[in-house]
Amino acid sequence: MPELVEVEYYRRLAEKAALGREIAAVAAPDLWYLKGGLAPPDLDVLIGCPLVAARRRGKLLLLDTGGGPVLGLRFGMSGSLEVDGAAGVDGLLYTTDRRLPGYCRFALAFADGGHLAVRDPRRLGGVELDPDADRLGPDALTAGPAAVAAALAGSRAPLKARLMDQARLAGVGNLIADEVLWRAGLDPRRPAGGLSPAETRRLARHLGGVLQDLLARGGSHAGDVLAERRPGGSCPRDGTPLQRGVVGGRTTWWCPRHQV
DNA sequence: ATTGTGGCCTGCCCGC
DNA sequence: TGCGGGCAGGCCACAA
Repeated sequence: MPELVEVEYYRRLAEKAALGREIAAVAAPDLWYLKGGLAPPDLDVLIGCPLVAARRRGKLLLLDTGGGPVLGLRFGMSGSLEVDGAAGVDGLLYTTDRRLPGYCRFALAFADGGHLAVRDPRRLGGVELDPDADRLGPDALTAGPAAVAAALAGSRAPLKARLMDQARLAGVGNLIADEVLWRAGLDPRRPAGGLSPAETRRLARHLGGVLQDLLARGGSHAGDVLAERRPGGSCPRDGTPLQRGVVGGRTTWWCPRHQV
């Protein structure tokens, strides 16, 4: 599913293939997909505007237009971005590989004849104009130890829940959270504010390491622990059977031996 | 304010 | 063989 890593690939695709192109038409075949009170006629303001920048904050993709609003794209767990029919990511988890025309939830047609499209079988993503990106915390990819410490400070919520709180730290989803905590050797159920300074630094270091690794390896599905994230799976580090539970409302797998 | 829960949505997979 | 239920999770509304 798209977490920060996949959305970063989408951003790079848009940056490489869509910038400078003028929007000639907007297709919004799924009204459910329009968020923030957006209605199809509102999208007409995009027509005639070029795309001038592709930014990302957490899992939110922001496409700047010249003279028009910012186009905000969210991908839920099954959304993907395509430019001129080429997908930004292949092989998303928890969705289908089929690419039916009906999965197209939103599209820009460019004046040069090409197009940018959002495909989302499960319809959990959405499109917004001028989204309030400041509702999100600092981006996890560039968050240093101080930012991680600030995101956790004073909280009695489970560590994992706080890591995935997009208002505190933007971009970490369920799979990345499990991978980071596994590498850092931290129990996901621990109170977020209860980490020692050394543990917080370790967590921040592994957060950066995991994101860099996953970007290099091709996606959030490429974590070390992911292959064992299944019934009967065992810890890749010490062989202990992984424990499964629900933490922060999400299915969570962790090593009961070295994650303490 | 903080934290927890349930629902949205669809496709897949299991067991009957 | 078909069918129903459970599950996946990003995000939001709502409750305590």
